[in-house]
Amino acid sequence: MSVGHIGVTTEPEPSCEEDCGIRDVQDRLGDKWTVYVVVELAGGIRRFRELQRLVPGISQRMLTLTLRRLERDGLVTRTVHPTVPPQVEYELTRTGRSMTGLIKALADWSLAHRGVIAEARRAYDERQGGA
Amino acid sequence: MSVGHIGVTTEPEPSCEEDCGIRDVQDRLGDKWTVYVVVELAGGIRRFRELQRLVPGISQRMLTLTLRRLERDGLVTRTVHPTVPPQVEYELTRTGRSMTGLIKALADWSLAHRGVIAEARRAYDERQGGA
DNA sequence: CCGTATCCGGAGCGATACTG
DNA sequence: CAGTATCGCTCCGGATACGG
Repeated sequence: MSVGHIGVTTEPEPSCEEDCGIRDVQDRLGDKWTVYVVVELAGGIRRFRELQRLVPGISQRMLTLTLRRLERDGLVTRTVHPTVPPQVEYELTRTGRSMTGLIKALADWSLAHRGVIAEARRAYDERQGGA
Repeated sequence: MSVGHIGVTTEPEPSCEEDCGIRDVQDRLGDKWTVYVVVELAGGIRRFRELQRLVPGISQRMLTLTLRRLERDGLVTRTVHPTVPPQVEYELTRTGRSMTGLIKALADWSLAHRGVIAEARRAYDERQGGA
């Protein structure tokens, strides 16, 4: 298969009640780089190399994987210009752009509460490690 | 240490630009059970056993881990009643309750777009597998 | 420039057995 | 009832090397 594999594990997962289908989105949001890549793509069309510079620690492999998964979910379009050297452009689809709102909400909440969370952790860890 | 370990990997992670601290929240939202547990806790105070029944496939181990991490982040409180048999109650904190809004947004977006996403995937997979 | 193939360590999670 | 301890597997993700 391509790129190792793309993460198409055939999940049985027959439960799912009022929530359901959340898992799909959760999977994207959960993996390490998607959010950062989408944030950069929110700024407009980006090339592969460009993205790799914009997202600090990401490896070539993970950038490819992340983009492929986004493409598969219809969140990003991939346009190959048959030039030499090759040039590939990535752009958020309409659905992809609508997801940036969600990510914004995520970021806002994180920023608003990260002080409290950090303090809570510190306190918790002290209780554990100290005693 | 308790429960295997709680997931306190000392990350170097020196990057972080306009985003930053998102990782914390992303970690919670990313793991398999947190969202479902929080959804149930949004309904009010719940006991351990009760949660395990309410969240279909979760194992005792994963429920414990999930609750401990939430407790560490100051999102839930754990109250032990020294009765026999023991009785432990979990409840969302103020911060925890504010996170339910975020999860709601996540769920709404998922529901609103899962048709499109499913179709995109189907198309993508067909292009790959078919050709 | 834009990938893909491969190897590999470690985290996440499930199953199971045992304790207060 | 509410955990904890241990084992084992799977998959994610980093490093590296190679191809069009």
